[in-house]
Amino acid sequence: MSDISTPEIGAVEVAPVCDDLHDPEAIVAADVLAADKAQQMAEFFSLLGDANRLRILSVLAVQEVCVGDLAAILGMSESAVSHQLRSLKAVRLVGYRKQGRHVYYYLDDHHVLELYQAVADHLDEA
Amino acid sequence: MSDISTPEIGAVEVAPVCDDLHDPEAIVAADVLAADKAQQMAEFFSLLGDANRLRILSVLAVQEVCVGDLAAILGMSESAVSHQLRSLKAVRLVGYRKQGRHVYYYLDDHHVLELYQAVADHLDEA
DNA sequence: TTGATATCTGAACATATGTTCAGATATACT
DNA sequence: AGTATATCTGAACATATGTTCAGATATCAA
Repeated sequence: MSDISTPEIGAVEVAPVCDDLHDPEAIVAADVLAADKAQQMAEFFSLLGDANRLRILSVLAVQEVCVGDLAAILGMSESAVSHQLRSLKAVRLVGYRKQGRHVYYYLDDHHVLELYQAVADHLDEA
Repeated sequence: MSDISTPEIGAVEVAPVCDDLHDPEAIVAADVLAADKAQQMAEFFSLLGDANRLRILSVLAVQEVCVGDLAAILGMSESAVSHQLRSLKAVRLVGYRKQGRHVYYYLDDHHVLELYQAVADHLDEA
């Protein structure tokens, strides 16, 4: 994690290992996902990388539900649900609406349903 | 994690908290993502939930590359790259081809590029 | 065969993650 | 006011994860 500032150039000069067998890495290096963008994307994917969060989203995809009901439906503790909702809220995947002592959460980014469905289908194929 | 066998029914009977305010959870419960399917999907998303793995995929999306070159391009140790490639290989996201002492890895599941691009675009919007 | 190169492997380590628990906050009801 | 309900919060805990390190394996070259 020391000198990734210009990984493309550095990498090519330091280790031209397979140059005689294949195209120089320079061609590939230009297209390497930038470290910071990679980190952002990874954090997003990681958010979908938990079974309980996915199940929460699957419920909210149908209709808005309050915390207690979510916990009951999913068989999770209310605290665990609350913690996960906070993560989902932080990246605007869900939103909430207060009504009395209840807090109703809803799916705020329907874009994720495409990813959700794509992976669901993908796993059904194989 | 004790009685999730029939979470839909159980949940509804145990905690009919918001019934007077909203539709019974039964409506939603029928659509809840099954725990095992959720776990499968979560494991898949988790695989994309690491910056270095995403960067590896971004390179292999362009052309096949051997382990040492990947390490050089990404500024990772060869061991770390090898470990990650094993994970990616386990779910058939990448494949490999041996040539002499080199092992060339290639993207085996071009389906993921759609997810990759979708999230990349999604982050650019916001 | 000997030595160098390329990759893999598993244990050890540090960090990240998700849940539980106890308690805080906020709202509703009487 | 006091009590119950609904949700949130942060510390503690156990587990998962990714990297490093040392060494094993395999192939090539001399």
